[in-house]
Amino acid sequence: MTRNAPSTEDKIKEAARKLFVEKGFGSATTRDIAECAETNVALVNYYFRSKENLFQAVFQESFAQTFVPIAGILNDDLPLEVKIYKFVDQITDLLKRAPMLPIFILSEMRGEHAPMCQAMQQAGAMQPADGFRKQLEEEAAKGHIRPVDARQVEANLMALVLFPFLGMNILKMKHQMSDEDFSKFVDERKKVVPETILAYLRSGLV
Amino acid sequence: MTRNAPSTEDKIKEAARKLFVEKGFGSATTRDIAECAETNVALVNYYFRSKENLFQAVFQESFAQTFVPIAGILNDDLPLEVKIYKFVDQITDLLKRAPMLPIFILSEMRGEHAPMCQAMQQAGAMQPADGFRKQLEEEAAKGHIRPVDARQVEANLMALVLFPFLGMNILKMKHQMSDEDFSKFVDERKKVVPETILAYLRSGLV
DNA sequence: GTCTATAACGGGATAGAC
DNA sequence: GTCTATCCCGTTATAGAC
Repeated sequence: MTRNAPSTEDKIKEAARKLFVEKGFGSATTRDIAECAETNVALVNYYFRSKENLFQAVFQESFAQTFVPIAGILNDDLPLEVKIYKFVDQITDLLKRAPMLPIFILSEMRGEHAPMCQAMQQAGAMQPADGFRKQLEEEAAKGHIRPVDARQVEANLMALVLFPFLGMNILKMKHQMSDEDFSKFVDERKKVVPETILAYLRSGLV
Repeated sequence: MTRNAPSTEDKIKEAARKLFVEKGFGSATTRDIAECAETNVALVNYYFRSKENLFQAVFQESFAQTFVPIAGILNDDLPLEVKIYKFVDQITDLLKRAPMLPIFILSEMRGEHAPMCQAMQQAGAMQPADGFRKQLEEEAAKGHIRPVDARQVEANLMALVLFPFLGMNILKMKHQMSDEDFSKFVDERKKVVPETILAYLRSGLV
C-alpha cells in the first residue's frame, strides 16, 4: 500500500483549504485555487459545481478536525486533572500543525455564512460536553473542587488554548517573536494553562 | 452645542466600519458601503481614493479602539488585584458595545493584510505592557504572588476576556443562548476571570 | 460636493472540443 | 476527465456634467 499520487479532486480541495484558510472566502478566488492546484477553473467547477460548494466542503472538514477532538477529550473517561493536562497537550499539538484553523473557522462563521452554524448544530458536530459537566459536579460534591459553572470552565479552557493561535500575529508582533519563539511560548502553556484552570477549581476550598 | 448631522465622509466611514467588520474586506463591496451610507460609489472614492484606503482608515481606528485601552489599563498605576478586576470589567463592557471588533481585527490581520501589523507596530500602537511586567516582578519579590512569566499572564487575561466574543457564534450555538443569555454569561465572567487569574498567581505559595 | 454614466477589469460559471 | 475559449455579471475606479 504505497502512497498514491493525489487525485485532481484532492489537489483542488487541498489548494482550496490552503487559500480559504489563508485569505478567507471573500478574498480567495477560484482562479487562485485552480492555479495553486495546478489545474484550471473548469475543473474546479466540474468537481464541486460552485465556489460556495467547495467552501462548504472545506469548512466542514476543518470544523470537524478542530472541534470534534475538543469535545471528544472533554467527554473522555479520565480523572479530572489528567484530562485537563491531556486536553491542553493534545489540542496544542493539533493546532501547532494547523495554526490558522481556529481563526479561519471563527472568522468565516459570521455574515453571510453565519447560518452554517445552525446547520452543523443539527448535524451533531457540536456535542454539549455533558460528560465534563457531570464530572465537575461530582468532584464538587466530593469536595475536591469548588462548585462551578461548567460552561465557564469549558470556555476558559478553550480560551486559554485557542487564543495564542487566534492572536498569533499580534502576539508575535507585540513580543517580537520568531516562529521558534512562538512555538516555545505555546509549549510553555502546556504547563501554564492546566495550572491556571486547576488553581481556579481548587481556590477557596476550606 | 447640539448634535450635528453627520458629514457625508463620516457616513461613509460608519457604513464601511459596519460592513467591513460584519463581512470582512473581501466580501464587503464599495457598492454595499455606498448604499448603506445613502450615497454612491463615486463619493466613496472621492473621499477615500480607494477601497483599500478606506479599509486602512477603518481598521486602524478599530485597532486603536480595542488594543490601546487594553495596554492602557495594564500599565495603570493601581494595586494588582484592583487592576485585574478593572481590566476585565472595562474591556468586557467595551466589547459588549462592539462585540465583533476582536474577530474583525484578528481575522483581517492575515493574508494580504498581514504586513499591516508591522506598520502599526512602528506607529507605536502596540506598547509592550512593561508596567504590568514590573508590577508582577515586584509582587513576586514581596512574596504576594509566585514568580511568573508576564507574557503568559497577559496572554491569559486577553484570552479569557476576548475569547467569548471571538467565539460568540459557537458559544451561542453550543449552549443555545439568546442575546440576553450571552450578555449574562459575559457579565458572570467579570467575576470568574479575575478569580481565575488571581488563583493562578497565588497558587503554590507556602 | 454630488450626481450619472461608463470605462476597465476580474470574478464565477459554462460550452464544447478532445 | 481535461482543456481552451467565452459569457455575463459585479466590482473598482474615473470622467465629466451640474
